[in-house]
Amino acid sequence: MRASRAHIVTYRDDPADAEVISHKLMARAGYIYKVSAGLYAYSPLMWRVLKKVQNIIRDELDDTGALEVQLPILQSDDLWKRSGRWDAYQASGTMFSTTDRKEATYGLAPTAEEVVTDYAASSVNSYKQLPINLYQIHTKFRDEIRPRFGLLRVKEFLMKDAYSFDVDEAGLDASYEAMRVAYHRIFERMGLRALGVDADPGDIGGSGSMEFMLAAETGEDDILVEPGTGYAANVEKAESRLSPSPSVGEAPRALRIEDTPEIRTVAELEGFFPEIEAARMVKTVLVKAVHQDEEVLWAVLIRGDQEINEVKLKNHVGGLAVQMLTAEEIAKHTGAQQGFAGPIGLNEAFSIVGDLSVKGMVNLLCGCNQTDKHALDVVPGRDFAEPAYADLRLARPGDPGPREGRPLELYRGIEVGHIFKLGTKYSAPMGATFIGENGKPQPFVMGCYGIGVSRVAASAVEQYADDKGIVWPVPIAPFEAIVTCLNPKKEELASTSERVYEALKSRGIEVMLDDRKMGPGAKLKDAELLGFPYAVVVGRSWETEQQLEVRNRRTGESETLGLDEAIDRVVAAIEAERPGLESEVQ
RNA sequence: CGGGGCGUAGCGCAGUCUGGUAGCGCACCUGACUGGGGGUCAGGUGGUCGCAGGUUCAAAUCCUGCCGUCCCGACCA
Repeated sequence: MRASRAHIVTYRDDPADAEVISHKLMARAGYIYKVSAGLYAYSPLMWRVLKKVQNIIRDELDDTGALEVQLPILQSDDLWKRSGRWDAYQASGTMFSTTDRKEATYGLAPTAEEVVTDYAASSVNSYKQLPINLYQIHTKFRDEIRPRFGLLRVKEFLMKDAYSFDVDEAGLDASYEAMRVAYHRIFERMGLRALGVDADPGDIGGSGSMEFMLAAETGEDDILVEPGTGYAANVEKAESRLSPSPSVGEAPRALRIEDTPEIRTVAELEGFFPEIEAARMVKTVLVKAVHQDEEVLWAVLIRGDQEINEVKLKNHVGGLAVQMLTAEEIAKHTGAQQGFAGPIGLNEAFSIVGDLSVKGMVNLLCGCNQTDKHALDVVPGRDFAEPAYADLRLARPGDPGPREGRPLELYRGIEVGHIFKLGTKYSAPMGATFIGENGKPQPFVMGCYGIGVSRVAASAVEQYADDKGIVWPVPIAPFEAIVTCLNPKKEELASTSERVYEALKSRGIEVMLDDRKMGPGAKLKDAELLGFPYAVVVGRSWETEQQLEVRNRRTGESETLGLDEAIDRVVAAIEAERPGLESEVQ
């Protein structure tokens, strides 16, 4: 490919709306063009990158026996109502929907569990056809609250989604494990550093899931890692050990109610009662679980020095969404102002759940639903009915880890893949069954497995870019090398560039020839901005001493070599890096 | 959904406060020179100033509404 014909358009300035490095560089280098918020056009070079990402995914999935299909994006609402997911996705607003001329309603697929389950139900009749894993690489749609960060969070994106169908849990475990291994191979082959972490399945549902994260400063997910133990989890899911409250095991004292004028928060209470530390207090958080046709009130008890994990809470109380009560609602339901709620004398409309951090506490301080008063030396089970307990606590960096108690470390990551054990969450309600060995119909035991193709490309930029521009790993670079002719007007340089270019092509290298009639500085800047892993520079050193310069974009190193040696060097380096960088990275 | 910023040429911006002929840099086109870090000179193309209404002799500029876009907020008992 000649650069003069490759539709290369680069800019000197960052776009005004870009925040993160991948967005700035991909826009400056002309890889992406924003059509409107959260919607991008991919340039020819960008599409080459995306095809390479796709092909690595295809290759590895095909190796596991998975089968590629193509499913409709436009999906009728009644299919989604059969799984029960229509209401959840409409409630959270994440699904685009539209109607046809007959007023029938359709959604634009954010994922395809319903469609693929429907297909499997009709085409798989016998256990003898199982297991099967169907995947596609296709456009997905999500009505993001705030599209941002270039390709990292958009309304329309490329995603690989795979769905496994097994006869039983053991089969699912095997399918899931095969995908887990394939995912690690996929990211390794792309030359990316990915970490598998325990995760919450979110709206997709199911019994277990693992996210694949690319470490990057701009990641939107917090990951907690217990060093040396192999424990890594999304903060939404992470667990930690907790030292017991100092009150555990004390002899109960008599309940008393004290005036605490205008003292509402734990911090204020610590100031007001200097002898009582936060670990002796209990916060009462009032929320409502929003269900389709009702709202359920919950009071959540947690130790004063701890915080609630909203994802764990939502999983516990159920419903489409969990919302904090407003000050008005608190006053209405508890009879007291905000800041004084507590389990004592609480309106019976509230269901009460306690975090495990509260279990065993005695002589604790909490609210008692009277404005400007708090209760002290409260004993659960004596002063209010002992609630059910659950793990609702947010694990924090520095907390002792769950495996060996080593302090948890915080990392930021970009979620590029997610695998789920769905079980029969979709197949059972949708009536998707096969005839088992016993001759009776039974629901598929399913798993699903996603990779954000366009997000992977942007994440790769995040992970490797430097102040000069993009640095593509060889396996997903749009071209593996560029031959830069610094002065195409000079016949000697032009013809030498052609020779190098043709030689590299014939050796199987994907190479671009920069034959553009621009100044040498601009060409060198462009090559760096665009991120080609290797550059062969043909310029003055060739004229004076028949030497070419070979540059490594990632290390910045350059070597001056004769023509044949330069070609051999580039070919050898690229062939060494094609399988991915993992041997060098970790 | 709430709060705030911004919409002027393909991109980045000034001009708006204080109304009076639409500007700068980059990019692009033509030519010449230049050719190892976005080079120089000369000439040129390109804008219903987001949209709609209003005030005025006169609106990019003032007023009203709408739209778009970006940022912040949605851990607190």
